[in-house]
Amino acid sequence: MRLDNMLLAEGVAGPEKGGGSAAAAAAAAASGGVSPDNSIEHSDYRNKLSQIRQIYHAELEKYEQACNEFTTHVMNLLREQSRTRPISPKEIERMVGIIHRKFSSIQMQLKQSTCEAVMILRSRFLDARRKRRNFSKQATEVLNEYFYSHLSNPYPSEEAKEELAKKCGITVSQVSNWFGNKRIRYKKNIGKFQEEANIYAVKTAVSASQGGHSGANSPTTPTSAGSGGSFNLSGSNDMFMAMQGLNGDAYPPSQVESLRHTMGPGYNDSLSANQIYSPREIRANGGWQEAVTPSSVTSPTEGPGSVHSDTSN
DNA sequence: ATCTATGATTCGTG
DNA sequence: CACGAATCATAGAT
Repeated sequence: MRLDNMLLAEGVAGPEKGGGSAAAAAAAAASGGVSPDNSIEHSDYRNKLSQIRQIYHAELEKYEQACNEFTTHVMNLLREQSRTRPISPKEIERMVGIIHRKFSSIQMQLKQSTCEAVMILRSRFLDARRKRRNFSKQATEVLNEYFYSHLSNPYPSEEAKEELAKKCGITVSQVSNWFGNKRIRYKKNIGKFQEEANIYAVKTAVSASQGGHSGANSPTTPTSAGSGGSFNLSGSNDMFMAMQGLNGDAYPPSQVESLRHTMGPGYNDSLSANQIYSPREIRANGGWQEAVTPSSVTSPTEGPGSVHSDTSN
């Protein structure tokens, strides 16, 4: 009977269509704890679920039919026998009972295997590691924005994480994961993130200064177009970074002000930089990446990571 | 098919 | 328990 309930809850049993998916979603949310954002994944999930349901119902019907057929068959036999010997209604009843029990036990098996299938399906879906989805562009943008505008101390507080999570439509632990990954990967290969850093630095600078007019003269210098003007992306950036690495509170986004006008073509920023400052943001620290030797300084032309790379699989 | 990017997990540390 | 580091496993690009 547990199985029945379970199947019902999963939307496998019960009425054909309709509330099933809702029930499934509710069940998933309830048991999973982590509710994976509903959208593409869920539609896929529902797809498979309905497949299972279809099979289940087909089988169920088949069994029922078989059961009926068998019952009538036995009844006929009994009727025939009743000509030669007396057969009490009790006996008939008993026979029917036995048949039904047999078939219901078969049905039980069907239910069980269906349950299993659903469980497997669900675990596959809930195992985020298996079905990893990249965050949306917007989410990444928000996260990067925060990261680069707090480059000197990219450790969002719990509140900040919550806020970011809400903005990005992901969970807090996903935000934590993201920052963990970002920090270490940034540190490992600063050069690789230069462009990104510039872009986001510029963005935040712009949004920070949006109240005040910006310089009227902006020859629209695209960041990607080499010289640009203020500084280029290859050489001096590393310097810039080196400085940051060497002396912790070096260049927070403030310096970015100067390059505000290097803003490229339309990078419209939909969400203003509504930063949440963590209460324990210490800006006295010597930098979270203290021991980092900026690879670019030692060997500007060499491949940045040179020694080891992450991909050791 | 291989390579890279990236989100998640695991493990050790303080 | 949060973090860094290493690693796993998949998505997306080539």
